[in-house]
Amino acid sequence: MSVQSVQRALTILTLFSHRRPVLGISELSRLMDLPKGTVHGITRTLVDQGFLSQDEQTKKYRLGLKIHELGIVLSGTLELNQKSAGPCHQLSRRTGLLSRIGIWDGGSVVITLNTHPNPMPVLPYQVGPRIHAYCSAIGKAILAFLDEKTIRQYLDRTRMTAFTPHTVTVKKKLLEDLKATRRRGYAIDRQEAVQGMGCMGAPIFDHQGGVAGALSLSGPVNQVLGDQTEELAGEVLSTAAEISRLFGYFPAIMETGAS
Amino acid sequence: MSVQSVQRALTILTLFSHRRPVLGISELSRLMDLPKGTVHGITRTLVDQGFLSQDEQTKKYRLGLKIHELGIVLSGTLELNQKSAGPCHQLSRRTGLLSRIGIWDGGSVVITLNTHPNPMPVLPYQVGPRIHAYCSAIGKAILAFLDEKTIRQYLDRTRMTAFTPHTVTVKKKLLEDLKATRRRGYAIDRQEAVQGMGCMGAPIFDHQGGVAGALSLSGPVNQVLGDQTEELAGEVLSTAAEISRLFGYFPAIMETGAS
DNA sequence: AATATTGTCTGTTATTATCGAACAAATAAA
DNA sequence: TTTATTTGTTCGATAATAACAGACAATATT
Repeated sequence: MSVQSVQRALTILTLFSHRRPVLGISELSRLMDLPKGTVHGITRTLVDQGFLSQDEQTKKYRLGLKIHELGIVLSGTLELNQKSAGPCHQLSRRTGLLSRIGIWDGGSVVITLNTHPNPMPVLPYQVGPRIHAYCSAIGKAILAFLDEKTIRQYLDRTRMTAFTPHTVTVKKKLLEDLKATRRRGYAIDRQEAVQGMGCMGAPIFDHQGGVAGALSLSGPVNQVLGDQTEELAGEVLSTAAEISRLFGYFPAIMETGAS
Repeated sequence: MSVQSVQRALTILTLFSHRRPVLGISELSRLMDLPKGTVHGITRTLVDQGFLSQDEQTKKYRLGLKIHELGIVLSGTLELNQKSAGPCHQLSRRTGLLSRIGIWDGGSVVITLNTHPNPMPVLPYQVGPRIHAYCSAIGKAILAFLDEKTIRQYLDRTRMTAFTPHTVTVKKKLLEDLKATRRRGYAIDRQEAVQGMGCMGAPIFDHQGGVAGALSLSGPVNQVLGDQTEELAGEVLSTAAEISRLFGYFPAIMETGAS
């Protein structure tokens, strides 16, 4: 079935995180529950190919530049990113707010693109790659338009913890929120993830009408969800629709004549 | 020594490029010169762990989001990026030009950060991750301050091809350029990589005085290398020095008294 | 100075991944 | 449509391969 050593190698890579950027052999062998010799062989191969780099002095390991390269290849070839780049930028320029694109992947959201209204000293992605679906506009915008089975699965498997006093942690309330999201066409995040930050997010559909991802606009709460909420919502919705159109999605108008 | 299957798995990953974002099993087995069964086992493992994703319809493979995640972990934890982000941004805002940070890695340069003066519809990295050292300001800025042995190795192993009429393809001329770079403290790229684009780059040193990377400023030739060249050079040099200082590098003033 | 922990290496064993052929499904050609 | 080719996938036998444990020196800690 699955190749053991490769599996182990990949697991080793995923042990490196923002919180734990450098790891030594002993630490790895402890985490993996494998003999040092075994881990060393794999690690060596990863270093040889540039997926890990080893500090010459401390002998410890960190992620290698090859990963950086591949990451760029990926984000550059992501269809969603390619189609969203232009519209997303214009949106953030018109509104003066931060706009982002996220994609659904196995129970959470991965941010794949963000554009800044003002020049900022930013690393490619600011907030971190993976965010929770239940407390983000992007997440809720996607979730709301997934099939019911997937939503149920998500609710069953997710433990909702609060990040701010405003975070919704009750499943029933989330379901209501999703319903409201479907009704109005876009999702709202009222300081649910970050204190003081408000977001609105709209889904992006592919040519089959499936959810390809979502677009969000975020900034200070009073600025995003204040007087001009409706204007902004319109902007977000039309931009998302514009991107959906690039995917070949043209919502068919079913209602004809009557009423 | 090296674990074969892991090596193969990593090679498979690197076969995916901007030019070839999707690959099938047969294609892979041809490229790897391995039986389909073998490749399939490895590919499956890569998919299971999220390093590849498989299109449900075409059954073909592309890079998975796990790689995106790891790429972000890496660039976020790169010491050079962390230290450069602020100064780099301010530089690009003051000058209105694009500024980038690059790092030396096995004979070429990897761009790890770039900041835009104006909001632009950009993917995280615009120019592509790896660039040649001999025809870029960043590359020459780094190269010039590496030890002689490494420079010689680089020259021996590199075939210099021309990208524009201005590209230097003669090794002797490159050596002279590096000498001039050392003398003036920064490197110049006069449309050597891209027609119409000019760059200047200055090295960044770590606490031991080794080259940690380089900073570059680029834009239209006449704008970068025109009247205000000297001003800009000063900006670039002082910004690079500022970052070096964050690394704990304080160039000691050796000349005392006499002459 | 003494102890503990680190990363690395070696050879032997049997686990493990490779191989090649056969499979059905999908695509391309006739 | 039918034929032919290509696709991704499965399977089981063989032998090559990677795992293992212990020993090593070097570094870090006490």
